Amino acid sequence: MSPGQQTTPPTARTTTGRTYRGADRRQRQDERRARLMEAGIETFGTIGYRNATVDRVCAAAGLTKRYFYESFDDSEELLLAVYGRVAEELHTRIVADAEAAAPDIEAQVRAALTALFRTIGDDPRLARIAFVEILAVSGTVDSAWQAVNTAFVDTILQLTQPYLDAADLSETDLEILATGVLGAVVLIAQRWILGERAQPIEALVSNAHTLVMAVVSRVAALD
Amino acid sequence: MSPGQQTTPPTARTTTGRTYRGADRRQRQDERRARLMEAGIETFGTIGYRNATVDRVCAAAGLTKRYFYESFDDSEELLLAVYGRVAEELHTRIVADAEAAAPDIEAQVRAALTALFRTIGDDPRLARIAFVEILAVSGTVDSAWQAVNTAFVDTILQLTQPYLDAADLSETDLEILATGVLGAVVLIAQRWILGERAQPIEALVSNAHTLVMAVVSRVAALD
DNA sequence: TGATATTGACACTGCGGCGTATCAGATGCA
DNA sequence: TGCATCTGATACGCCGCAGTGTCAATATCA
Repeated sequence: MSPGQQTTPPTARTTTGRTYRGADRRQRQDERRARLMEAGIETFGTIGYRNATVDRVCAAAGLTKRYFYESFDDSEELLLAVYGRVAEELHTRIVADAEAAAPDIEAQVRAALTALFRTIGDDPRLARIAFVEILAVSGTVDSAWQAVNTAFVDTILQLTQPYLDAADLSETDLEILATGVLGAVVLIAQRWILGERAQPIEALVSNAHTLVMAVVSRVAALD
Repeated sequence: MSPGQQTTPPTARTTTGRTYRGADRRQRQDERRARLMEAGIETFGTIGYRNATVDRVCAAAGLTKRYFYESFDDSEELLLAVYGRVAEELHTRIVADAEAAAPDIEAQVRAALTALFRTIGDDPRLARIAFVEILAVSGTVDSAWQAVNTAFVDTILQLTQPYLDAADLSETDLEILATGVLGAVVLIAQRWILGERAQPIEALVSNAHTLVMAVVSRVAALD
C-alpha cells in the first residue's frame, strides 16, 4: 500500500504548489474549474452540446485545453457537472419558493411554477440544458436525467403528500401521476423556450397551475 | 430557364433506365429508399442518432453509401424522413382508435392512450426516435419536432372540442393546457422506455387516463 | 538576481467519419 | 454473344476534433 517512501518531502510539497497571482494552487484550480463550468453553461445552452467542442468551451472560458483536462476527463463529464448544477439550482429555487408559500397548496403550486418559469425565462440556457441538450447523449447521461426526474417526482409527491393521504392509490400509481405532472410542466417549458417565448409568463403559470390542481384535486377527492 | 436543350433524347431516356431483377429503375430506387428508412428506424432507435453513421445505416440496410446518397443528402435528412414516418404512424393509430371509440370521451381517451402505449411497447425504437433522439439535433430538426407537437396539440383540442365549448378559455390557454397534457403522456412514455418498462401497460393507461380526464373535467366544468 | 514553477499559445499525431471515385463482376438488351 | 448498364465492394482524399507535447514568456521565491 505504500511503495512510495517519504524520502523526498520537497517533491511531495510540489503537490501544494506555490501561490500565483495571490492564490494558491487549489484556489487557482477551483477558479479555472468554475470558469469552465460557466463556459459550459454558455456553450451547451446556446449552440448546444452537439456543436460544443472542447476548444470552443475553452475559448468561452478564456483558457486552453490544458486546463480543461485538468478538471474534466472529457466534454461529457463537463456536461454532467453542468447539468447537475443546473438541475440543483432549479430544484432549490422551486422548493424554496414552494415551501415559503406553505401551507396553502394552491399558493405552493403557483409559487413553484412561477419560480420555474421565471428562472428559465431569465436564463433560457438553463432550460435548454435541463430539458433538451441532456437527452440522447449517452447511457451515462440518460441515467443522470432519470435520476433528476426521479428527484423531481419525489419532490412533487412530498409537496402534495398532505393532500394525497386519503387517496387509495399505490406508490406506483402516484409515481406515474407525478411523472405526468412533471412532464406537463416540462413540455410547456420546452415549447416556450424553443418557440420565441410568445406567451407571457403569467399565462404559463396560470394554465400549468390549472392542470396541476386539476390532477391533485381529482386524486385527493378519489373518484 | 432552359439552358439545356432537348438535343439528346437517348440520353434523356437514361433517366428511365433499364429493368433489373424484374423491377424498373424507379421501383428499385424506391425499394432501396424503403430499406434505408427501415435501417434508419433500426439504427436511430437502438444505438441512437448520435452513434449512427452513414456506414452503419447502410450496413443495416444491406446497401452501400452510394445508394444512401442516391436518396438522401445526409443522415439528418434520413432522420427527418424517419421521424416523419414514425410520428405519422403514431398519430394515425391514436386518432383511428380514438375515433372508433367515439362519442364517449372517457373511452376515447382510453383508446388513444392504449394505442400509444401498445405501439411503443411493441416497438420501443419508435418511442426512442419520436421522444428522445429527435431532440437537440439541429434547428431544422427542432422545427420538425415543434410541428409534430403542434399537430398533436391540435388533435387533442379537436378530440376534446365538444367538451370545451362551455369553457371561456382563450385559444392560447387551451393550447398551453393541451401542451401540458401531451407532455404528461410523453414523459410517462419516456421514463417507461428508458427504464426497463417496469410498469404494466394497464397502469400507464389508467394513470394517464386519470390525469387527462382530470384536466378535461376541470376545464369543462369551469371553476 | 537567478532558479523554478506556472501559464498560455500553438504544434502535432491519430482517429473516425463524410462524400466521391474507381473497378470488376453481374444483369439485361439487341 | 457482345455491348451497355447496374451493382457492390472498396479505395481515396479531406476535414474536424480529441488528447498530448513543446516552448517561450511570466510570476514567484530564495
